[in-house]
Amino acid sequence: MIIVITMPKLPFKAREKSDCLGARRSTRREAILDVLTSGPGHLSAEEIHKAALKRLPRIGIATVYRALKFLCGCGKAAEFIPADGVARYEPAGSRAHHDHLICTSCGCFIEAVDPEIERLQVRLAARHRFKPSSHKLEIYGLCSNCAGK
Amino acid sequence: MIIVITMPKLPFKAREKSDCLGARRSTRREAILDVLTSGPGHLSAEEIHKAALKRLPRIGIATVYRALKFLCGCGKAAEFIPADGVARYEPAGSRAHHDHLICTSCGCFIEAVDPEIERLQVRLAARHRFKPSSHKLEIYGLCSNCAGK
DNA sequence: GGCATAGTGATAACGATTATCATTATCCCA
DNA sequence: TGGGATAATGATAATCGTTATCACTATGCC
Repeated sequence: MIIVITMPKLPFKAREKSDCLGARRSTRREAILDVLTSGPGHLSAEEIHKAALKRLPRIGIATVYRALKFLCGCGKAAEFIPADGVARYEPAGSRAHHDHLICTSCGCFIEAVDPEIERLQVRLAARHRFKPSSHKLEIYGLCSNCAGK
Repeated sequence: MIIVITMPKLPFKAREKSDCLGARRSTRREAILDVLTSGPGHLSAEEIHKAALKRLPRIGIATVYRALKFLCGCGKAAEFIPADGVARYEPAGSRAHHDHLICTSCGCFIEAVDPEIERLQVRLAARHRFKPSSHKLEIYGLCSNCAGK
């Protein structure tokens, strides 16, 4: 089964360094990780910045981007880029891999996983002699709330 | 089975109008569709512009974006946005839906489809009372060429 | 305590995409 | 068949998320 969410290579937006070696303690980074783990998930950098400002009123947007890169780089956060092209972040590591059901009406995200799909993806890759390292599955449509309207 | 590639709503980059009603004939649009259908697929707007310039030396990049929006809107082209956030385009309509295996080393794209995965996605959505309209599956890793190196 | 250097904030720069606007081309209809 | 309404176009400014730069600050090791 594939369990990585963060994309490894490729022109990859959020990547500062590959691990935490040599990193110093940083209250901003901790605050941002805290925002990630305590928040609703799937936050954009801007939303994370807004939330972080409540704890650290002087934190800058650049620091948020840097911290997100860093946290992705050392596996504490995961980035994913939906169809609108704006990166969103969620805590990773302790949390299991999941795919996303994205409501095109209200914009909400549902996390879901189907072990059989995961397994079939590996098979599909193998069929094309492709060595998978990560994947991304997004299903767009209407959530139960919006479908009822 | 889900067969739509283009995403319907959502802050969606390439969408000008939902159909071709009221559209006038346009040699640029035709040239761009021709670039799409005769090219290798998965081209970015810039690459499409470069190719179109060989046929129409004065065509502007804005026209390329407009034409792509238009072609996506009337189902003749499909847009997809990989992890680097840069939109890529391929001809649609006559071509069947497929997912993408994307090589993180050489950047090549492999088109693939697994009917069973398609089916399971519908099931997964249903399990969350979600009404799917389209989806996107991207598997990142190494193509057979790059894995051998 | 002091020094090397990682972290930070402000802000400029960047790149893909979109909007604007004046001009040109298309097509309908008298 | 030649206006006239308006869609299409090209040049370019604007936008927006993200990244780079740079001067300054904080951390942690000696």
